[in-house]
Amino acid sequence: MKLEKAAKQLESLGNPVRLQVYRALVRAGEDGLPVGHLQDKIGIAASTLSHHLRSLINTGLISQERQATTLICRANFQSMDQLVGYLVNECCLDARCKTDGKVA
Amino acid sequence: MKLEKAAKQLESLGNPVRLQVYRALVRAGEDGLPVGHLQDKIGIAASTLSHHLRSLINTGLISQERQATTLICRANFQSMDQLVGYLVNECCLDARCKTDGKVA
DNA sequence: CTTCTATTTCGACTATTCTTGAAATATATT
DNA sequence: AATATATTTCAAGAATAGTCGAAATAGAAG
Repeated sequence: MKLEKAAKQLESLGNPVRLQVYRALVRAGEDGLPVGHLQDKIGIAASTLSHHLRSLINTGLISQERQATTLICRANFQSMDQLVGYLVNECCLDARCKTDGKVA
Repeated sequence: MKLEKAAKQLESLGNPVRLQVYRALVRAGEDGLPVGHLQDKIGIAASTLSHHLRSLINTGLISQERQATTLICRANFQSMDQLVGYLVNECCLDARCKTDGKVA
């Protein structure tokens, strides 16, 4: 993963609203959650949420699928894997990073 | 780790300059690097670098120690561990999220 | 084809971040 | 004390992000 891409994804996760959204989606697993459900949960204007969702979509961290009038959001687990991989491998490569094991 | 703190650290890492700085410091290991060396490496105004360093310091990702007129910067490996831990545990990295009701 | 629900886009505003040169501070050396 | 080096703080402008309500769009159902 390139540094620029990692930075964009980190920036995207680095907002409390978006991190909350992302966490809810990761925890929801493969089923995902409808936008409306996220809005109820977080309690912000629909347009604001939509704006944050676009940020997460643009960086590839989540995706949306339409089911009738409802948009289902899902975390993209692969991109999270790659991001954590970047932090652990690319950044901790030469150092004694005690995060157990996962060096690819 | 609280969500707010994780978000602040992610935001701090989510800027290309700061991620570059952080990566350089992690790779430099326990010895760290002087501010001036980082400036040469990255090529921005000293005041700009100082501003970014403060962000990384404020979020606990790096620290500084004075050696005569020089300030040595070091990555705080423990805080990186905690942050990756948050992403992995709290947000459930390895998919197959065990949705054990702790959603909030 | 009208209406209903769900969500996005638009427009406008405020707040925050990024950037830099100049001035200030800290420490060492003469 | 005067000078030199390393770095920060200050001040100010430009750029970007966050917020919201209103209007627009997409699809389903009457």
